[in-house]
Amino acid sequence: MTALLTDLNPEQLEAVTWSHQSALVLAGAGSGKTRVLTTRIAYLLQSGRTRPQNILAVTFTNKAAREMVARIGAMLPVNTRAMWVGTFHGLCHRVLRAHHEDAGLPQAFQILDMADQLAVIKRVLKERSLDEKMLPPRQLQWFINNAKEEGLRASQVDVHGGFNQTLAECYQAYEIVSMREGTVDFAELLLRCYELLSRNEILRDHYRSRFEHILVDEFQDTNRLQYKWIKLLAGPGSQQHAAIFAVGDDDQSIYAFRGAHVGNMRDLEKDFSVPKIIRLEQNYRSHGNILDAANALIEHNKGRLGKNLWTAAGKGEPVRVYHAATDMDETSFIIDEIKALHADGLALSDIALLYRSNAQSRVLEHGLFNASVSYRVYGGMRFFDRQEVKHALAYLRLIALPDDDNALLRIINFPPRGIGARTLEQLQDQAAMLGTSLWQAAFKVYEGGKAVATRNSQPGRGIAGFVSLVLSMQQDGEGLPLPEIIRRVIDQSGLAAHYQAEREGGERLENLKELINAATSFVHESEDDSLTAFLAHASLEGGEHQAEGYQDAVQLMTVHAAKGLEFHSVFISGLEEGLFPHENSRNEPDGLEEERRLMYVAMTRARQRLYLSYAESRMLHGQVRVNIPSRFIDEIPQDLLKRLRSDFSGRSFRQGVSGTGQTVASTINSSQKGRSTMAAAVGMTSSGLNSAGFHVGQQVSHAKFGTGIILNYEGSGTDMRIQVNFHQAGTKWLSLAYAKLEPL
DNA sequence: CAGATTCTGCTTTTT
DNA sequence: GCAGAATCTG
Repeated sequence: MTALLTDLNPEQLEAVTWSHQSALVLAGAGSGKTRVLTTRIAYLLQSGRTRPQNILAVTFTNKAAREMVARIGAMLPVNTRAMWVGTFHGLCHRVLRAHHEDAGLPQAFQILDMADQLAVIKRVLKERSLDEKMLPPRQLQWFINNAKEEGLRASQVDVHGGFNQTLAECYQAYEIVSMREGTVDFAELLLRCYELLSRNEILRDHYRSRFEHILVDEFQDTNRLQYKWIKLLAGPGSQQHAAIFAVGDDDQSIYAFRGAHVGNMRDLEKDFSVPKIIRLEQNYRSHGNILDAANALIEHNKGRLGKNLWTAAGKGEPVRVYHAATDMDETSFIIDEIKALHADGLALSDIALLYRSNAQSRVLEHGLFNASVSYRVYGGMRFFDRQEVKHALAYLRLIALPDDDNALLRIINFPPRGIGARTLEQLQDQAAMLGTSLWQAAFKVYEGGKAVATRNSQPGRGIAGFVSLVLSMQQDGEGLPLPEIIRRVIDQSGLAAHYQAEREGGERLENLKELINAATSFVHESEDDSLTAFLAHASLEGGEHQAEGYQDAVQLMTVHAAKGLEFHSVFISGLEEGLFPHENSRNEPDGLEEERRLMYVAMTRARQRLYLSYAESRMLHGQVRVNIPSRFIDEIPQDLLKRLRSDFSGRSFRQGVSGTGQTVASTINSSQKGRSTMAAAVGMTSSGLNSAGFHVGQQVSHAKFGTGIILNYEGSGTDMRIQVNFHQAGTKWLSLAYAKLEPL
């Protein structure tokens, strides 16, 4: 016991040994959050306060769940299998599988990922002949998921105004389709489970008496439905109620755009009568200057629960700020610094290159590639999202549940077997008339075809060919081990032959083989080795980017993807108004504050060295854009910063980079040559507006909108319009003839 | 019906 | 600048 608790600081110890009912732990970045969570569980078990089967621990990612189990297992010789540790979705799925009948679902119900869901939505819109221009499928998807995350069914959505009416009707239609096809989207997993438990008292009591302790990781990221779900399971105020142990950080809430509700922290305090918030403020990761800078930045947000990170380590190096002429200039600066750091013995994998949006990675990748610096980009296409893998999975889904129209539509004509738009339309009409799934309708065609040999009855082609293919797959697979089923499906479907014939098909074939391997390891590791279980695994846990063998490489990722990670040196690039903070955040309530939290998360990833950089002009969407530095740089106390700048303007502000010393500065100098041409190119762009007395990149002021910077122009003479990025009012197009603009 | 070509429109994302 | 969708041609 004592061994478990040594080395904890007083606040961590208080959290781990908390003896009141429920607890809310405000855990700052790098404050040992995961350690507290896992040690808490180990403490509860070792002291005999509870047993593994009475513990429920919820996370957001499978990775976090696995890590938690592994760490507890390393601390205690305990049966971790008896604990319920998983993601919200994984746990809800588990409940729904166990009680699918009570939940009104078929035994082999299938899970739709975001892409699958979008495909269903597009079908619903088409069926209702709604123009995709009038009602973008993504908007309807957003509407449905939002409603579900608020716990609302189509009939419960507050409808005011005609447009909402249409959306609600489509939501209703989508629900009917999902029911008929036996499919469940991500939000539905949660809502279904919530409804099941609130309606079914016996089940609810069963789970309530089972789980004595419910621990929640990343609590600031929970949405309203997830909170309601926790509350329902915990049952505060009821006879048997669980103790909640929630760990989170309101300053690191960066997922409001997908429904996360930070207000849940305050609600938890109230609903579970939490006597006080435990604050973990000692940071074990970063040096003082980095923390001071991050603290100062986040101070600009209102309504925080409040917290100030501190460290026992020294101040360390200043935060470096690089002012670049162009995105190319920014890139070469970053690469030079990386090379210097690496030359000084730092592993490339301990360097992170962060950006606000994925589009920014291209220039960086290009530069790194040309400089032969190995790098790894996070967040690309995931294995189970690959076209060929999805195709194979679609065949497998039809074996498990042929009524899944979505799966059927994906592969009814892939590889091509002569079923075109025309035939498909007829089939869809048929299905609509009979009120059945497409599979049922196709089966009728097949039966009819058997009786009367029809024209398009070449073996293996047409509807009949497709139906007999799926039927034989269903029959042949009976009783075979899962990897063998998959191997046969890839072969018999014609996918293997199709990709074999394709020039670029080699990699796809490899991925299909990899799918068989994935099934083989799944069968070894999972208790349930059924096809249905594997398909659920592919939807819920297949998203993880597998570690493609360790190699020393610079880590490239978005700021969102960097959450929870740490590196010796961190570069945050593209710190420009419009990019970071992103211009779209202006229209959203509290959008700017979320951007600031994002910046806070980015900064607190760095242990020893932090670089911030911005460029005066950058290529975006195939157009050169001129930007002003991000306000976030101004929000950091200037004495914590060390300003660096390239010599593009003829003035050299650089006096060499301190810290690791000479190498860095000299590398910069040698690579700066040849960049002045770039600066000249920008200058030429700027001359474009000279006839009107203004130029791109110039600071101007407007009576109503305040000050800003000229981004772009179009037209000429009296028709000339110019685009100005105003510091306060955002980006606007103004007619030069009417707008009274003053040069600054 | 299938492959080739033009057109459009762009945050962040795990489950 | 690039990917996915819509549209065109053999």
